[in-house]
Amino acid sequence: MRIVFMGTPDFAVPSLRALIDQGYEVVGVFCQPDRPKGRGHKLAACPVKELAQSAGIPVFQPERIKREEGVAMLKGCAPDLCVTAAFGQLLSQEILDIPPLGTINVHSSLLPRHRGSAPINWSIIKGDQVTGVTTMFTDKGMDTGDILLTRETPIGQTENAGELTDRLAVMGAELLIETIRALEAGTLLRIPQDHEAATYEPKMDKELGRIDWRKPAQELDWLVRGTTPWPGAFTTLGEQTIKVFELTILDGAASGAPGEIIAADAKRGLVVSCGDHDVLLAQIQMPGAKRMNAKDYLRGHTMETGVCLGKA
RNA sequence: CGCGGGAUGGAGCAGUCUGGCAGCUCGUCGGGCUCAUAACCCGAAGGUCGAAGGUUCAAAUCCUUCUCCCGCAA
Repeated sequence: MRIVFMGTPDFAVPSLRALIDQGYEVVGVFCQPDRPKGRGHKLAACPVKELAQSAGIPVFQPERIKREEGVAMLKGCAPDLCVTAAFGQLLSQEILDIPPLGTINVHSSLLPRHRGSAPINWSIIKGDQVTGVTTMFTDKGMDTGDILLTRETPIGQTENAGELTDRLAVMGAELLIETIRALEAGTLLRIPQDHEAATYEPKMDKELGRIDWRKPAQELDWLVRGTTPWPGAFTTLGEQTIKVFELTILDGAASGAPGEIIAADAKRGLVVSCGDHDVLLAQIQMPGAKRMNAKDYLRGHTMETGVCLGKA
């Protein structure tokens, strides 16, 4: 069976690796074009491209796969089946019609919940207790195709989006192999999605990480974990932007106004009031500096208490 | 040539502009105080100041070159 794989970031890597390791015939890999990245603006290959190259698989990077050029590339691969995982481009009906067995997508949520490009972030931000991975036949809509298999997993109390991504990537790869085996065995069932129950959220945006200190501590914790490591939650102190990567909810009621710095020293750490509690900003990043424990930061810097974060 | 910051005891920083005893906060170790403590007091250890070369009576500091790290942006 000739398989074409489409994916770009780290999340897609375990799935491609699984296909290769299981001996499937991956005849081509599609990913986003190299983008200027990192210091110095050097072009950098995406994780999927690196794996494909090291495995000796031809790599295709059309700017838009829907265009003539991309369609021709895919036809040239003559795939029986396409597999997608966080590819980053929408597929047209013309593309979907090329592989006779269809196109299977690995999605990192329990569909129909959290359609869209950032399901892992949103599942945490929304405070879900459980998430998972879903395999589905891709159709023309945004994550609207028939569900094939799902696997659930609880979201850890302190787990952030990066950590959850790593876990789901592995689960997704396993589920993908299961799905393809079932396809080969002819035992695969298609379950139409309950479109009434669907939720859709937009892709991650920096502004989304702005902390509103009037909100309850639990919601802030979800926001911080759901946006870590990217795009990151942040607040402001005067002109400065402070990124927050880890936040701990303290017992007791808020002891100050929303956003007020209650304590800022190496002993107690950085304590701030929000809507209903005080919270400890355990891991922060100041402008130009690296990410570090707030206590470490406060060993070498002083920060005034009593002032409010998040005020322009 | 995208823009910018940095490298100083174990951690986080000041000192560099204007050359002149290696400092601060914390940690560690020892001692004291206390019913007790992440509290407080006293004391100690611990640094080729990223590397090489140069200028100078004298370099963390000034001049070259190099290595490594990080932020923005994507």
